[in-house]
Amino acid sequence: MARLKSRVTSFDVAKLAGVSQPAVSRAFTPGASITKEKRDRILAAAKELNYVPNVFASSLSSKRSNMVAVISGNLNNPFYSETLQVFVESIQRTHRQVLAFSVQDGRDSDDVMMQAMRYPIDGLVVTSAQMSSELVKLSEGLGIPVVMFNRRVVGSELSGVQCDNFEGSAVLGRLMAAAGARRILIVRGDPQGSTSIDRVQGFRSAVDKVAGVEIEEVDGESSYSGARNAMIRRFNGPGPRFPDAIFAVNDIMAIGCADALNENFGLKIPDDIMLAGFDGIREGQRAPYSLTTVRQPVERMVAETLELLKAAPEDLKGAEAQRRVIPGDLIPGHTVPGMGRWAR
Amino acid sequence: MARLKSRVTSFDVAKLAGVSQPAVSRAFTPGASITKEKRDRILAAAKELNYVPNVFASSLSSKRSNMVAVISGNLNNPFYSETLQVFVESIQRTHRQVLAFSVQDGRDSDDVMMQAMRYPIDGLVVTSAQMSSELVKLSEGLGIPVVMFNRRVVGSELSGVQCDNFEGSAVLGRLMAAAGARRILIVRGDPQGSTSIDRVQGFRSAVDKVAGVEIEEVDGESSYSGARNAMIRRFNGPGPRFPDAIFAVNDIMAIGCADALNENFGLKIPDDIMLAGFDGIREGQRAPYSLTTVRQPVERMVAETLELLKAAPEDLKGAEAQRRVIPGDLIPGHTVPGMGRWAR
DNA sequence: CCGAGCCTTGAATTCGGATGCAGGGATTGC
DNA sequence: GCAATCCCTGCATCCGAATTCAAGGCTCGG
Repeated sequence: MARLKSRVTSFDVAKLAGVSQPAVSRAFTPGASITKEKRDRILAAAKELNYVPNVFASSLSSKRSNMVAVISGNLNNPFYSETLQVFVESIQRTHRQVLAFSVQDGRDSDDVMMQAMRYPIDGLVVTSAQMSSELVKLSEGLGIPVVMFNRRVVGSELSGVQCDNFEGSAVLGRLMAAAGARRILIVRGDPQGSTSIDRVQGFRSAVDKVAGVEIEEVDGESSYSGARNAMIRRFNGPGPRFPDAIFAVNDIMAIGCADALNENFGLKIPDDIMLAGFDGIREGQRAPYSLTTVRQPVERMVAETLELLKAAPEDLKGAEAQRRVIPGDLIPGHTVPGMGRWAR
Repeated sequence: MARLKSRVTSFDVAKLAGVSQPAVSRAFTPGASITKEKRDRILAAAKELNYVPNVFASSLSSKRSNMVAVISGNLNNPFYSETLQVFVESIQRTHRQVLAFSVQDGRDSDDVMMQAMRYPIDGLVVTSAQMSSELVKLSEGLGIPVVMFNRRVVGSELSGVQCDNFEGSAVLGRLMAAAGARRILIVRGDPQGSTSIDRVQGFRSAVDKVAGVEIEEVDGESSYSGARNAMIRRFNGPGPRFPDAIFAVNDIMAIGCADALNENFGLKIPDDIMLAGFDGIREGQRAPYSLTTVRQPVERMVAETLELLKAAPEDLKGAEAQRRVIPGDLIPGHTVPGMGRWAR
């Protein structure tokens, strides 16, 4: 473990500038009462000594940290990296810092969250994983506001922002059914994750009503390669009845499916088989895929998340947890034929 | 600004457990001298009170922060998000935390770095942007080790880890020339960035020797859309002499080129025009592209970066800055014909 | 049975700024 | 011209845990 060299302190600056230590503190505090002349002198001295206020020390006494922890899923899923980018930009813009953590989808994450809570953070955003009720209690005890991002919240204590996964998937289901899909393969993500569950249910709710529809589910492990391999296993199988439509519960899996179908089985999308995803990642919109999907309005979701984080910690106990469900945007794409007409 | 609720402190725990505050501190310090019995009692009390040690306070007195700041480029470039993922995983594995920052390629980043330096971080990794000499001085003064990742370092003070951009690009240049490329279009990234500069120079150094080669450069703005638009402008232009090969200095731009060429101009790669990129991002390796490129060995580069960070801060002044240049791996792909034979 | 040595323990102090408070100077009002 | 007011300023203290140090309890050897 690195041991930090002792830094230049506000006392050093104070001595050089011929003032007291509190004066230095005030010089760096916008709006503090200090004359411009003295402030300038102090800032000059600070610059000369390469003085930088120590955030840890100031947080300690001011009880303000300006750090937000973001627990994110694997950044190799572009949805998470796009989301993290938006979080980092937004948080940076308000002069706060991001403490970043990553957990694998569905992996045990209590450990990571414990790490995060040791910091006097202004808030905790969880974009992946669930929180155990123990951790929820802990966060309350510490007065750290938590917002679940893109996760349905189980208990009643936590706030959350999510896309309307159920309805978005239902739209896709209707679309595919109307386009003639009858043997549909659903590619699941994390079987425990609420996102995958909701999307599967939403989709099924729409197509279940349609006569003659058969549904089959496989596990795509939430990843490109997982979905790709699932396709290879499925289409190499003996089954005479191959699906005529695939719904992958996220775009990165849909892309994995598309590549496998094209490359390994020479299937054309949407002529031989139709395909839809969910998320609206950039990659899926590009020319080779032009994926039919539902876009999660990430910018808006992030903005609302940060809004919820502002819930004053002292009110935490009493405050009702807030849930915001934001509708997704259907992106027609080209992977389901005859798009647009049947949506809704 | 959130004002943190006053937390349960080690004193509270001490009182409940009937011990002194230092005892609580010791109970949470592995290897501290305390009897197992007493430690257990303290941990039980801590759990009962939902006590979590305050990292800021402990960092302040121990002068150890266990935080590493990572300044990353725009995460919408998969190279940066893949890299950040590796950094986060590696750093988390050693029980340290990542303070994440993002800056746009080529954007002014001094401000962001100043933010980072206010934390008593164990180290600073810069994967994007340059550091002004002023900041270098500051980091030295603060005793914060800095490692430039994938950036050529200008002065002599900073350590850095980078891929051999020059030689990697030269390999690609030779390859393309040998495959018959004569009118080559280079798609630049950030014109100020050392990465782009080195790659362009490396590539030119290889093809300049070949008789009859013409080279043209355009700006791709380091992004998918920048490169895509550059293609559209170029190929919509009146020029009768269109290039027969394109070298994009990074993969995300190569992908942008590929999409534009295919979709907007119906050009087949590599039959009508050949294409190469640099970085080796996952996306480029997938079926629709199968991009010929040079892969940056990110895992290894990250490992070496973290190694360099360990350079004891107190030695910083005296220590020689270290440079590590790591060869990239040629990935043959399918976007340059007749691959493999001419490499090297 | 006594002293050397080791481990545990708590009191006091430290880390580096922020802040409550009271004193002093300058400004304003009458 | 004098008092009331306001604004700076520095002193003392606080934030919460880590660490130094000296004292006390124990073990072990002779």
